[in-house]
Amino acid sequence: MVQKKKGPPNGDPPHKKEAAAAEPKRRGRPRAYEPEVALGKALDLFRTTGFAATSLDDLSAATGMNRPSLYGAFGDKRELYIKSYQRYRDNARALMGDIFRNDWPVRRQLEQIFASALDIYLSGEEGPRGCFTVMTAGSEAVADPDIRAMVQNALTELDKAFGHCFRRAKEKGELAENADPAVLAQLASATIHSIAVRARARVPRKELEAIVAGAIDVMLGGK
Amino acid sequence: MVQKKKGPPNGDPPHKKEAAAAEPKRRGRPRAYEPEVALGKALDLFRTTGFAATSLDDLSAATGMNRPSLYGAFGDKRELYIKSYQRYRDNARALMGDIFRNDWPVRRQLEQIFASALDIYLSGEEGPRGCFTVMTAGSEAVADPDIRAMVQNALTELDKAFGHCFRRAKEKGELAENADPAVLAQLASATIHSIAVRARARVPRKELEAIVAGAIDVMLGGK
DNA sequence: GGAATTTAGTGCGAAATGGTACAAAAAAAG
DNA sequence: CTTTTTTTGTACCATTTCGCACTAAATTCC
Repeated sequence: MVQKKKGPPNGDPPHKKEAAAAEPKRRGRPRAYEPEVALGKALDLFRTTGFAATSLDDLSAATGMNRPSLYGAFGDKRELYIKSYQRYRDNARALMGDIFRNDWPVRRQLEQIFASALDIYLSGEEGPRGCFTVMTAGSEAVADPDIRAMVQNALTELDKAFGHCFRRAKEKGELAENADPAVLAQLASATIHSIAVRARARVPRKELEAIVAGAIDVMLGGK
Repeated sequence: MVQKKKGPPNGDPPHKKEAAAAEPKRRGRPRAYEPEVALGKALDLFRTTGFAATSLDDLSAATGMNRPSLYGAFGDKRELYIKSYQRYRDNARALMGDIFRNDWPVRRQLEQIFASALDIYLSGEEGPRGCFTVMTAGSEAVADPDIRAMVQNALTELDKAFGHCFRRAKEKGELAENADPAVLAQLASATIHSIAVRARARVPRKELEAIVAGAIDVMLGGK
C-alpha cells in the first residue's frame, strides 16, 4: 500500500529546486539535529581521536544526538566513521579542485595547495589533527578492506591531481626539459604526507612552511 | 642479610662478560618468558593494531604472558606501548646508523636506507604495517605529550641523519653547487613518510621502489 | 628439608563499550 | 480529536576491558 502513496495535487512538483533545504514537510516528529552539522562534528572527533579511541558516548556528546538517534541516522560506528571519511575527502577534493582549476603558474598553484593543506592539518581546538587519510584511516586500512580501498583511492587521486598540474606546467614551459611530471607529483604528494605527519606532532607552522618552500624550489628546479 | 651475600669461591666472578645473558642466578621461580622476546611480540602487535585497538588480552596471547605477568614486567598498557616504541626506535636507529656509518657514495647510501625502510614497513604476517612513528604513535601524539615528544624526536633525528649524509656528500662534491643539504634531507624524510603511508595501504613494493628511485634522482639532480 | 623469594595462573570486580528495546513526545493526516 | 508516523530519550543488556588480589608453583639459600 505504499506503492503509489497518493499523487499530491498541490504544491511541490518533483522538480522545483530539488537540492535546496526545501523539505517537503516530513511526517513525524521533527529531527532535533541537522545531519550535515552532526556529521561534521563526528568527523572532527574521529580526526582527533581515531576510530577505536572514539566511543559512541563521545560521538553522542559531540553531535548532540543520543546513541539511538546516531544509529538511526548513520548506522553503526564503522558506518559513521566511513561516512565521516567520505565527507572529509569530499571537502578536500572540492578545495583542491578549486585551486587546480585556475590557470595560474605552477608555483602559485603549489603554494596555494600546500597552504590549504596546512590550514586543514593545523586546525583543531585541542591541537592540530593532521590528515584523516594519513593518520586515522591509514591505521584502520590494515584491518578493513573497505577503508583501505578508500585510502588507496585518496592516495592515487592526490598523485593524479599533482601529475595533471605538473604535466600542464611542462607543456607551458614552466618546467625543465628533463623534468618528469609523474615523479614530481609523487614528491609533491610526499611533501603533503610529511607535513601531515609533522603537523600532528605539533611542529609549528613556520617550520612546515619552510619545508614546503624548500620542496617547491627543488621541484621547480630553482625556477 | 643480603648485603655481603657470600663470596662464591667458585664460578661467576662479578665481572665476567657482564652484559651477556649470564644471569647471576635469580632467586625465586624462574620466568617462563624472555623479556626481550616478549617485548618484540608486543611491538609487533602494537604496530598492526595501534594503541587503543590492542587489548591486554591480545597482548597476553601474543607474548604468551598472562596479564599479571605483563603488568609486573612492563607496567600498564601505556608503559608497555612506550617501551615498545622505544624498542622500535632503537632498532631503526641502529639500522640507519650502520648504513650511514659506511663511506659509500650518497646514492648508494640512500638506496640502502630506503630499502631497509621498505623491509621494515612491508613486513608483517597480516599485511604490511608501515612505520610506528608515522602511523600509531602519530595518532597518539595528539593526546599524549610523552608520546608526542618521542615522535618529535624521531622526526628530527631522521632529518638530522639525512642532513648529515647530504652535507658530507656535498663536501665530497657529489651534489650540485647550489644544493641545500637541509632541504634535501627534508625531502628524503618526506619520501620515507610517504612510503610508510603507502605501504600501510598495501601499495605493492614495486611501486614504492619506483617512487624511491624517482625521488633519489631528483634529489641528486640526475647525477 | 624448611624458609625465603620470585614468578605463574586463576579469577574477580568495577567500569566502559556497542548496540537495542521500549515508551514518551511531537508533528502531519484524516 | 484520533490515528499514523517519525524521532527522542531513558534504560537496559551482553560483552569487553583494565587492573589487581590472591593462591599455587618453582627455585635458591640456609
